[in-house]
Amino acid sequence: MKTYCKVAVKYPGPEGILTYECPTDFEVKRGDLVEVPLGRRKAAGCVVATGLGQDSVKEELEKYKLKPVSSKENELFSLSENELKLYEWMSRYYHYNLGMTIIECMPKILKRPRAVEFVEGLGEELPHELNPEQSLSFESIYSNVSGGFERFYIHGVTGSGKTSIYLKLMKKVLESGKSVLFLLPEINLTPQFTQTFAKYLSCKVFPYHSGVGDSEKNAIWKELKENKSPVLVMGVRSSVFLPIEDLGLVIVDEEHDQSFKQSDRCPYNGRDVAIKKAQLANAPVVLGSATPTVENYHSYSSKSENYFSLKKRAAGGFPEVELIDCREEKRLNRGSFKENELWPIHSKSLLAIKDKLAKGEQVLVFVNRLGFANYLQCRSCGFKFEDPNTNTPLRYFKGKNILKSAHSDYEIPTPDVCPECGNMSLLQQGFGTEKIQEVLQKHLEGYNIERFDRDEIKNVKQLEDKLTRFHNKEIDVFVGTQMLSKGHNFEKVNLVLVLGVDSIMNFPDFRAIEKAYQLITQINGRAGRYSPDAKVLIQTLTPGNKVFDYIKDHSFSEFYEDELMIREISKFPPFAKMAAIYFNSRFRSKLADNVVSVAATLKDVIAKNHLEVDILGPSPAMIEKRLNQYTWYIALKSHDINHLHKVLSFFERSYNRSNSISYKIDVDPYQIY
DNA sequence: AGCACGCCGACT
DNA sequence: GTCGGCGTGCTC
Repeated sequence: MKTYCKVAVKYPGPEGILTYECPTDFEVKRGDLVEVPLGRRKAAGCVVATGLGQDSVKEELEKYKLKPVSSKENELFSLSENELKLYEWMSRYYHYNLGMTIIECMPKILKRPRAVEFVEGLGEELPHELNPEQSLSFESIYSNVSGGFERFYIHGVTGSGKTSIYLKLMKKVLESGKSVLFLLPEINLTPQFTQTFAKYLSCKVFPYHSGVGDSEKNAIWKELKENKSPVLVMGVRSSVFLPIEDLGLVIVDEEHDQSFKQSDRCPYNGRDVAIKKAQLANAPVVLGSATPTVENYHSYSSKSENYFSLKKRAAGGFPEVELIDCREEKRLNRGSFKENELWPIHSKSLLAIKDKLAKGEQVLVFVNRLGFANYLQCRSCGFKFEDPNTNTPLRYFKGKNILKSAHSDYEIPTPDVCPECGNMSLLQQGFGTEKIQEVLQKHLEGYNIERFDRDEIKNVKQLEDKLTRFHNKEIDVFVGTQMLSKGHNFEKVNLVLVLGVDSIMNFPDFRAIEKAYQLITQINGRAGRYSPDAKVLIQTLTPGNKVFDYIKDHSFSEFYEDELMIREISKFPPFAKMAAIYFNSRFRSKLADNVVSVAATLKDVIAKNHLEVDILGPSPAMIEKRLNQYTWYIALKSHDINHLHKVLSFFERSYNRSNSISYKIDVDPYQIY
């Protein structure tokens, strides 16, 4: 008597689950990774149901000639019930085919494992007692730590010592014989954390990030499966897919960070998957940040017994925030062809920098962009240099003397004349780190000004080198991008200058103000932990914006209440769930027609059955064309998540897949392109 | 997504 | 004549 099984296969059907005959010469069970024949090739898959009788696969038997499963991977790599359930949840939630979700998200299994890199914890005594604020959070979470799934939030200002709480929690959980998963947004931050944690915890610590090779991942997997003592896995978003047995605690640090969201392939948010993982493992989860997402602030702060706010720095005070109104200088410069040679630095900013440097202190300058100028424009005919692939402006890099696209790898040497009219005079518009470095270098003779951005720092080693040189005072001023705002502590810095926040706040995105708030607050956190007269200077054309007041007064709950009010009125998250459907095609008009008709169908269905859902678009993506592919999108928004999912499911069922148009669904988009 | 089939233009 | 471009169709 033949039996049948269901296999989630790596192929892009909307369901992605196909029926196969159970093999005769080996057993398959739910969770096994297998290879199955699919058309004329073999495809990877995962068994999701087995032992089915003929009657339960009648339809499939009539329609297809069911083939048997070909082979099975080493049983060591089979998915546990909880792992499989996590993928099944992701597949439903993100509307992404189960087989693809599993095969794309699971660590790659290479045949030959390599020795595992882990750090053996030293298990030293924790250095100091927690202060009363920290203690309260710790005790409250700890008293619930063995009570199964529960969600906690530590909203602690930068420098409030969240890490000490994490550390003590982890220590206790590990001592009770359970393992811990610690997620953090970026690889940059792992070395420091790994060192600190390994010093005080007495277990194996596994760092896990993109720098870990596939064969090492294989070994880590094995180690986790075979090793029976508790471990700490600390890693980036993809570490939620590691098979950690006996999980007793999940921590997501810097919860607000956009790096938790994967944009390519299955667009999941590692933070939210981690919460689901904790729920399936029946373990508590702790989120932490100095600048929570508005969504999580809303959902956690209303449940006060699980929300802890640390308002004091463990040591030192806060820097004073001062706005520099640039409207006056802007007026003065207008109409004059000769640009102010200090532009875009305000004279007050320069004075402040000089003052600090004279005292032997160091200074940070934050700029939101790379390069020397955002684009070049012909002074005579107005021609702008663009990337032919994406029609976006090319950024000017003076040092390399090139024009480079931010959205493709297109780059050209900087031309001397305008290709349209032959005029020799090309105007530089906007500024980036390179420009700021040059202007400062001109005005700060004898001081060393270096950049701290993706252009200068391409790997962990370069990062560490730069930081070491800064800490050794070989560098006086750091001009950097977002990289500067993340996690590092600069002891001798008592002045931070922030440029370009206006363009972040003016970005057409409902999260623009939230992003600006998070960025400035994080930057503030880099300075003044060790001095009473630390300052943050913000150059802006809109000093009246309320977000600055909230930052100045450290009144974070007021910021969130205000922002929440706006979100409620305009029906954006957390008062609505969002999803975007992106459509891609090489043929623009075909794409537009198709998307317009899809939108009409969806509008119809919404009008009939799902009035709770709003539809936005269709419209071309912000970068409509890239690499000969056009993108249009439809966005959906609803206060009722079930209706949103129903509309998405309807779309998946009813959409006529045409060969020249592909689509991709993004649930909880961070940014709609 | 792969992979094969099949139909057109442009090469030795 | 055949190589290779990519449009089309199918996969338990």
